[in-house]
Amino acid sequence: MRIRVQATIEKAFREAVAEGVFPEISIPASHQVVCPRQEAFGDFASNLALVLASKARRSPRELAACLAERLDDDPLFNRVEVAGPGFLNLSIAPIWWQKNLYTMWEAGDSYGDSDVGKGRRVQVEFVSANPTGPLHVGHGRGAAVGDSLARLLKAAGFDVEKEYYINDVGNQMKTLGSSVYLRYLEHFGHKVDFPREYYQGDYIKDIASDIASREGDKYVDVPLDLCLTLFIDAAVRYISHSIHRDLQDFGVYFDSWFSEKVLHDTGFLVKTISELQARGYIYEQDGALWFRSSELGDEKDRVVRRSNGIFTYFAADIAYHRHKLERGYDLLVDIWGADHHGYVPRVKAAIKAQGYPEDRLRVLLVQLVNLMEGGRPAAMTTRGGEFVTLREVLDDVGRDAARFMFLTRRCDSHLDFDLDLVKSQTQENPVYYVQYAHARLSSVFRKARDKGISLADPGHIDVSLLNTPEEIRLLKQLDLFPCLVAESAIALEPYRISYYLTELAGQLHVYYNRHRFVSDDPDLTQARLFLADVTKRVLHKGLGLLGVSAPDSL
RNA sequence: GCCCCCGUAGCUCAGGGGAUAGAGCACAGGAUUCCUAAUCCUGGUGCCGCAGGUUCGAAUCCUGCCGGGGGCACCA
Repeated sequence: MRIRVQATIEKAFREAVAEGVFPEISIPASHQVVCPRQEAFGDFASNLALVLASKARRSPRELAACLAERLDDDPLFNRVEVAGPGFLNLSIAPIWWQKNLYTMWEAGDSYGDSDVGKGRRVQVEFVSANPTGPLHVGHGRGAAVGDSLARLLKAAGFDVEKEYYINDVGNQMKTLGSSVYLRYLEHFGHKVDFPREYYQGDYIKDIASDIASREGDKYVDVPLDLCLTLFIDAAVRYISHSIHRDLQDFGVYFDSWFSEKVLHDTGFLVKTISELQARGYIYEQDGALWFRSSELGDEKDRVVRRSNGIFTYFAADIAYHRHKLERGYDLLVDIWGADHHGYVPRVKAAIKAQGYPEDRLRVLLVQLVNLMEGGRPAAMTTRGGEFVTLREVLDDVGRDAARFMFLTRRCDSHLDFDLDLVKSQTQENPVYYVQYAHARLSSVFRKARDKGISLADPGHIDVSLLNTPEEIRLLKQLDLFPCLVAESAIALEPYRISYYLTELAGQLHVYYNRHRFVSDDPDLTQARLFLADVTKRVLHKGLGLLGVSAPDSL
């Protein structure tokens, strides 16, 4: 509707120019049609007169008055006013909102979908937690954001793939294997000195006793360097399995799992680095290989191969991103923890060095979750041993509440996740507010069916009966949905959906308390059930974009 | 020291050039013969961190400062 209003205003302006009423000036990009904060200002407000005033050398109010006169006759509007410094405030005639319901209904389950993505291929890479421990709450936030974003992009007409990058190479793997080995020795009664920098969590002991029960004590007398690989493999297998299970229970699925090890084993990493070297982006100094990232926007050059001959994690990342680029995506989205922000310029440098525009990659930094327990921050490091896992949160509050919670904030703001609050007051959680709205509407239809009433063919429904302020407000909110989905997708901001849904649910609750859907008036009942049907569908669709269920009863 | 994010109501946060800055929570009171009271209604709060600048207009953009968080390895 907003787009239609904007087009109508701009058409009126061009006509006025053609008739010589206004001097010949083009409409600036700063022309905006917005929904004003206050209802008294109408449904839409245009700043066209304000942004034209200086060029037209006329007062904004005078320009606005001229435009208002022309728009007044348009049947789309029932009120056009000049207000404040020169705003054009416009009220849509109710019939347009009401008739809109047919369009929404016809769109069915695809209402909200659009083709702004034009089928462009997008890859969203997220979670990508190292297989050295269970997923914690912070990973949960990344998982919720990434998965919801993928759903949004899909609805907006992008061709989306989700990928998980597994860092299964490097020192951390040695540390992991060694940690398990020591716990294995402990299992058989050996006294060991367990270093502080090793993985402290109890899951290490679980893996060790798992190996012990399967293989017995045959590795007790084998030196670590001879059996390290075995311990690493067992640990990675065990942990990966638990990560898969956690994500599955969280409702998050990936199209592909990409192993860093593959980049090393296939020689792709070496090939990538040597090609960069041939093109002058890599040089040798102090026995190490350096990437000239400082010439590509990073603050300094970065080591890709240490003087001991081992490639850095960053080298693998260069190769990984090249691999992604060569797979032909139009856009790469990486979702990282905000503690990796210093990494953005060097990865962008790697993108540029390989001849791609840097905006081919967009990095979403998800701020860490401040986990609160008993009014105190709770520790959350994998090595510290004391951390709250995603599993624990899932068991405590459930998938829906957890996902919604993670998506109620912009991802670059810190999120306080108060375990006590979430555990003890689950009914205060906003997710139930939205789900309840959906359940209430389901209940309305159950009740109607009990009375032998079913929704008639829309062609026989008189939508003009939907004329209370609450109904018009609902119709307006429903109208916003497709635009919101498209804009949130392009901005990569899934949290906007949760705000919208809370607002829509609120309007439904207000309406529900003031009016009855099912009444003695058959025509009115039909019209209201029609509204209920579309509202229910938008709630369902919106919750689906967040990966949250829409129950028929609570 | 340098870089990134944040600073808005008692708390958690929306709003990110536009008119009188909003919501939830918390607090107090009220609403159900009738579609689910996990709901609704009523009640009041703000130097929008500070100081400059940009302009018709700044919570919003720019600069500096203050405060909080995070990051600055030949670690991963």
